Amino acid sequence: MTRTHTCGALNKKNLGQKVVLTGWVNKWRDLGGLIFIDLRDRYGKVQTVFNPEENAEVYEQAKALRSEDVVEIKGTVSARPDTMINQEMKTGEIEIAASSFRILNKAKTTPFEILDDIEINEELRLKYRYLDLRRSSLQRNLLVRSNVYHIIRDYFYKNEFLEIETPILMKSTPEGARDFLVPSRNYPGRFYALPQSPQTYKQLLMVAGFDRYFQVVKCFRDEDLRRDRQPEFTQRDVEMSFVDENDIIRIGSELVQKVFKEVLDISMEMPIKRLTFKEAFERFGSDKPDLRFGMEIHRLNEVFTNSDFNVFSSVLASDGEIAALVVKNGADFSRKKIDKLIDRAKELGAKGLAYWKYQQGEFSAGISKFISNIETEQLIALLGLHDNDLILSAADTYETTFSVLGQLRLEIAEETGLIPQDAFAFLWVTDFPLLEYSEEEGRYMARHHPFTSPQEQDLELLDAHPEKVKARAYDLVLNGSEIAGGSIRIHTKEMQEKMFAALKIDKEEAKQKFGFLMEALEYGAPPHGGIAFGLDRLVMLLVNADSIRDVIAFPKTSSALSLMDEAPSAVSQAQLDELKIKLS
RNA sequence: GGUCCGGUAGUUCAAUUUGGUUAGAGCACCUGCCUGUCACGCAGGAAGUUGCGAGUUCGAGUCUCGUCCGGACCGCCA
Repeated sequence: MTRTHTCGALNKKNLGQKVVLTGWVNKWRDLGGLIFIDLRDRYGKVQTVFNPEENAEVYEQAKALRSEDVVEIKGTVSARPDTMINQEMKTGEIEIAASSFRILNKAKTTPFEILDDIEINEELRLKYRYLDLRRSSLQRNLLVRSNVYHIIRDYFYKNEFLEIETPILMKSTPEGARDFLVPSRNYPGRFYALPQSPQTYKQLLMVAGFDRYFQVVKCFRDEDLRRDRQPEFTQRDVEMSFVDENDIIRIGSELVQKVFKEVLDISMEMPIKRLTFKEAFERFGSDKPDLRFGMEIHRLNEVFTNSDFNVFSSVLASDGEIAALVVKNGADFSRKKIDKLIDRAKELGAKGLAYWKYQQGEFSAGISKFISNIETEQLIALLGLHDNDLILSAADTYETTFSVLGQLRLEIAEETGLIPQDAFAFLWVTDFPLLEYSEEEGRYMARHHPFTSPQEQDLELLDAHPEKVKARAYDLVLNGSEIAGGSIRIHTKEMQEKMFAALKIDKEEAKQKFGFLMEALEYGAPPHGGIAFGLDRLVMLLVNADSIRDVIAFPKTSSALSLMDEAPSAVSQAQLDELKIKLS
């Protein structure tokens, strides 16, 4: 059973050749006196013909062929009559005149047709994932994904990086996301954790002197799912010694440049644009702004210093922020639509959303009656207003004002078709805050992770104003998605101790959780830093998929189930006994 | 943990607004006819626990409650 060609490989150059093909029956057309079978494999499709005048017996047998049967067909490559050429097919100039065939495996009627451009319930697609994966869009997605792996490995090997695997069973470190735990049979009551990232290991590899490391690695976070979030996901992880931010940013930029050139033949503009976190947040309300469109946020504190509008004046009195978005031609929005925006703003944490319209040179509707003439003039100039604009304004804490407007900016742009679908807008965001205060925990938490180095000039602020300390951290953003993030790490024990102190992790706890890393830093740890790419998200953007599930062969549902194999599942009492686990 | 949308032949949908006869249609499937189709065509047929469980009602696919599943979002995701 050896095929001589794949289904997409044949063309006019093969005329007259005797070939053996294998594949799936994609489609069968029985014309009564003539049967056409489209044979499919992952390389393409080709039409085969069964003609009773050539071989009556084989023709009779071919009547039994049905969709998705796996067959081996022997025949001769022949030219189609001129009028029968199918321009839509790569192999449309030829067909295989079948002389014999074997059914290698008969297929039941599939739960859905293996066709492109048909809508199927995702529940069913996931249950029969192996059938869904036969469809060309998913085939293409996984092909692109494989190409990306190839490009990445090629790039790093050429640049003298070592690919080194790190453990999947590691120590649980409760900082950060919830860990997936794995019970230890040898030590009842103790658990391994699956890595949220190989962070500590790659730092130890730097201490070991492997000054350029990379890995394509699975990471696990036991948090709720989203369209672009799965509990297990793939990172392309990198770490380098004796580097600064710009070295990592250069490597990261070159890599995406190469990927986009080779996969999509898109030449990126270099260098990639950069924004500081503060700028990104105050102009776009996000630490990962989508720069495919404008509609920037404008700070309005100065305009409303003497506002008659109570909400504005009280927000300013309590050191809050007033800012606004301008929706072009938004004055047409219905009351209902505006109410929906207000509700959405509230859902996102704002107390409300003020609005007014600019029409025929003046403000109307919403809170326009509270806006003075002087304010009106300033607003027209500052916001660059045009006739029929809608102004949406939030007044709240710094954090809430910008983040709410940032989210509305995205949703309105999406809804009004403002986002060019074929554009790719890259951006490095730098100078992140090192820490952020957690109300829940009652302490500062590392925004990136606790091994991120603070910026030198901010060190003196660490005790008195920890929130003002900036980190040597950077994210790569593409079309509003964070596709990579990294930092220069702390490489001395003293600095790491200061960091833990700022996080209110006492010495005993630090030693217990990260003692091995602290100790390693004492034995000649080089300055180092790195970055990790979210590979699933990157591929998702490359193939313009709606969901991360479309670029993962076997994904989980939004409730973290695998519908095909029904994981997670119950286990036997014997298995539990062996692990000394009792279910409550 | 929360909010919202959805679940009806194998499948994609309709019937839900206003509870009322036998729950319909396209594709797929099965049978027959058909020698140039490629979304083949024509004729016929089979196909339903309306996710599941309660409740209201003379009567529930339709209304109510619970529950399961899918999806989006909020929280969460160092």
